[in-house]
Amino acid sequence: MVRAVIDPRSGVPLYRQLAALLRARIVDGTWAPGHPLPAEPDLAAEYGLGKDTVRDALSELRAEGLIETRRGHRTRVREQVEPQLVRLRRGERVAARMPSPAERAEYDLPDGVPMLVVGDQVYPADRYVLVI
Amino acid sequence: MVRAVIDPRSGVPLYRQLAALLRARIVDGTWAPGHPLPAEPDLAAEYGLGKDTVRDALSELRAEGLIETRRGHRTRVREQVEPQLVRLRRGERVAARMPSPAERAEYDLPDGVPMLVVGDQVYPADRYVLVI
DNA sequence: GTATATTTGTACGTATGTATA
DNA sequence: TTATACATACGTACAAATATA
Repeated sequence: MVRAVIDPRSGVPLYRQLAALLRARIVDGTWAPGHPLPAEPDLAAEYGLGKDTVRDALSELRAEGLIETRRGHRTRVREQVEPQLVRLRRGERVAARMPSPAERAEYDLPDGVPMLVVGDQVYPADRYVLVI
Repeated sequence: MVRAVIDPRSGVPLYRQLAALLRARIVDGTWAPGHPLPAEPDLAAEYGLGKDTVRDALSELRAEGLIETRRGHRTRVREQVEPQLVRLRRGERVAARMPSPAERAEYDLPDGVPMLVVGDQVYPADRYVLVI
């Protein structure tokens, strides 16, 4: 019996169904950080989907910060780095937002990485944690 | 003399050039929060671009948290809400990351809104600021 | 209240470019 | 050099949600 992992009649967009399948393998550890995902044409062939549908699924995972895609490279599960601690002082306020293009270039940030904002200072959230 | 705002020979992807044009109008206040952007077909016609190129540009601005798109509605500059203050306690650590699909559904979050993480607690960054 | 038009979303296709292996 | 992989950019068609006449 073939298990239909992607169901066109479910009402859920195909790219979201594919994203859910891939996300599950990342969050449950089947694909550890650094592990390569199947190439886009392979995913399209395996699930009988068009190229754009596969790319939409990967785009969603990239925006969630789960994967990293680079031209010429295989798509991989994003690696985690040991966060650097930054001590906060009394009265300071902490916000978070997505980086501007200038900040993304300055810190070489992939998609899906927010910035921690403390006053005038900004810290890429993939490498900093604030402590009181 | 016509000023060529989008230059196919510049080497910069067309969708990024369009995103930069639209972003400039948002960050300089020409288009205030809540202001509608031109409809996608209008942007395509105005700049002589294909539909996908326009959508790629809007997707980038959406991921930055600058705009909000909804089917059937006009795309608009994202509204800001007065942030609610949450007081931190000594020893607590603050991180930020993108929300999971479950968190996005729970808080009805648009694209481009990170989560502030304090221990087991999570706070949508578009409506919370942490204070020491 | 219904029908129509508008608007964004989904899904497919093709071709070519750029970076890397 | 050649092949592989992701990126950009064009096209089409239809679906779904909303706004308008």
